[in-house]
Amino acid sequence: MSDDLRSLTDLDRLIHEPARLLIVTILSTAESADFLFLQRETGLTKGNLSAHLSKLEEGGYVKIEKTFKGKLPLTVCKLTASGQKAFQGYRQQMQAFIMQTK
Amino acid sequence: MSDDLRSLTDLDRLIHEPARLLIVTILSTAESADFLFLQRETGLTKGNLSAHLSKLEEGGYVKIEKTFKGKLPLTVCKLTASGQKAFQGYRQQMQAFIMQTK
DNA sequence: CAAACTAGTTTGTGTTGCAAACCATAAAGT
DNA sequence: ACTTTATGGTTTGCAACACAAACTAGTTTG
Repeated sequence: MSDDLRSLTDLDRLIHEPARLLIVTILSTAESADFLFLQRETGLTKGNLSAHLSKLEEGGYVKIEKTFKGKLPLTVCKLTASGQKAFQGYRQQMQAFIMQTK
Repeated sequence: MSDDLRSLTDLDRLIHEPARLLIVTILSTAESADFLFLQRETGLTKGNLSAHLSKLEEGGYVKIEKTFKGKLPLTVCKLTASGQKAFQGYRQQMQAFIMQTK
């Protein structure tokens, strides 16, 4: 079997998880996004979104900055360089998979 | 945001799991494959392969037939119609994702 | 007949994804 | 003033999962 296919087993799980793939995809086009924006766009619960963002942050894929908008908390997220690279890598791996199957 | 992207969150987890995606991909081209062949091709441990095949069987994506080759057990697996359909659906969803991102 | 091999399955464990409950602050109602 | 209600999240509890190691049942080899 082709190595491209076998490489499926080492897909980056941090990105492969659908909820995070969605988050990262949005961030890849948005330059930066706040928590509530991400929640609306993804449809995730706050709890889930918070947990996934924390994982992405731990992995170094997302930078999270907590500030205030007026008097309310504001959490702003953006993809790091490493996050962008990981996303592109994932995308390419998936593209290879698509092209090798039928 | 586009519905195609948001639909990432309802990717079929049974197929999305990399080890199973690999198994299903192999089965989608192989008509039928025995346990040891799958193990060689996927590089999974026996335990893992066994567990993933059981899940695919429970989900109705794979039919498993246990027979003998001479005196040794022989486990033959094949994708069901439902499994093929699920695989195609997954592939199309991923293709849509690839095409919508950059 | 004992050791080693074959073809798997079951068990144990740490990790995860998810929703529900919670928390701190701020605005609104009475 | 003071008690709800809303805002913007985080923490907790739990079932499900992925994985490797241990086990099982039968077979061949020495």
